[in-house]
Amino acid sequence: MPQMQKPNSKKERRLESEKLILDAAEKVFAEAGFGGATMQLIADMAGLPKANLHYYFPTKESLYRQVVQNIFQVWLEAADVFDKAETPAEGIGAYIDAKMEISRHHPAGSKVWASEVMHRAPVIQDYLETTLTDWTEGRATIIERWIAEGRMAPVDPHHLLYMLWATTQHYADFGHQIETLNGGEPLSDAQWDAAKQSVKEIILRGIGVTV
Amino acid sequence: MPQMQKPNSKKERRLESEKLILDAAEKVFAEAGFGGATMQLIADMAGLPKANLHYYFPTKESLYRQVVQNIFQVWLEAADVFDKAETPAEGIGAYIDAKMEISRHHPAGSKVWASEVMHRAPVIQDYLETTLTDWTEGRATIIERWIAEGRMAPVDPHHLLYMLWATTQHYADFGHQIETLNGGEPLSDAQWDAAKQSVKEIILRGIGVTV
DNA sequence: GTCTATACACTGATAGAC
DNA sequence: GTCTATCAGTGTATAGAC
Repeated sequence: MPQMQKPNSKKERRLESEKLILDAAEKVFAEAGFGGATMQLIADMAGLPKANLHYYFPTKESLYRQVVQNIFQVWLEAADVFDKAETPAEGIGAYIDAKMEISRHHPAGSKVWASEVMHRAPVIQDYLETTLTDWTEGRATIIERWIAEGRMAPVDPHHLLYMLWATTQHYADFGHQIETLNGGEPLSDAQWDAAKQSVKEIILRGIGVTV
Repeated sequence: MPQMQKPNSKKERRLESEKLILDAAEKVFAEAGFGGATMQLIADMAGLPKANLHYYFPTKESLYRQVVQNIFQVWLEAADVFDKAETPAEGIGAYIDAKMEISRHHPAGSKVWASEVMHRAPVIQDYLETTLTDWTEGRATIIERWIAEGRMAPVDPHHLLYMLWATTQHYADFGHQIETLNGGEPLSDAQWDAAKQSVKEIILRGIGVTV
């Protein structure tokens, strides 16, 4: 039964091609922005003819939308650590670690997200208003509980969350600037550890948590 | 002498038109990115025919370059407060205030800068390597002196600077997200004050400075 | 200096052979 | 499902009248 040596069903091949295209698209959208990206560039990077992209994703915008949604998913999953923790040191510390890991290993996604938000979220505004709003309020409640329990200083939960997002995502979105200021070299393993450590140290001490 | 009632010399008219174009360009580049911005959109926003833009700025890129350079200038001037201060509480506190003011009143500029850096600084890489590098090292030295004098906790100066940039610019670059999470309303005067206060409080406490 | 009209290149999207 | 060839629309930039 030669047709079973590799069970490449139609569905599997479709998912494979889609992933190839989505990975290439994420990189190109991150490097050039939505307007600067071209279907030709994405096709070249994926190693496919341009027409194939339109077979899997009818329009440039539909492809872009899928890229942004995938990033949002990764981003939300990193937030799980927040809920499982009992103390702010654990929860916020682990959240910083998780988000720094994403900034390091998934910088293109972070850039696409930043670009989308900077341009007033033309395609994911509904996500901001529903999923992100719900998530934010839920986490704000947890922070308020920690404050009420005397586990941390009474800071504004929203501004604390913005600071967590800003500092961690900065290492992805402004990675090129950081690399330039690092003598043109990407951060080494030790430097990434130092970055994580610095961010956690300043923020945790900043909210009155002993490190 | 009727021709002197308004001394609109050629040079003055040129500067006026240039400013009109540059202001419009900054907004459009911020909203749409370099690739998404069109000379037509900029011309419409400036209230001029498209050809006039090419009279003052030969290419789209030269116009963009000028916009980015202007932002960098504003950005550097805000940093003066850093040097005039004797203590970290003064210097860093005033720096945060200054940068938050820019984020509030000059958000388009911040977005253009962020976009330029995210796309690997195609037009201002030389600035990053010279002016920004020099500025950063100078400020890192000041921070190290403060640490040596026992005025603040021993944190990595570079990561502290990145945190200052990240947190303050976040209020401009991700202003739309913050507005959405604020029920769709822009931050009020009181909310901006609270934001400034929160950022200063957490960071200053985070570096071991009594507020 | 200012503006209209236009040249020329490129992009997203599709038709149609295989 | 995959690819080549092509179309219609849009963008930057310029020529040339005023």
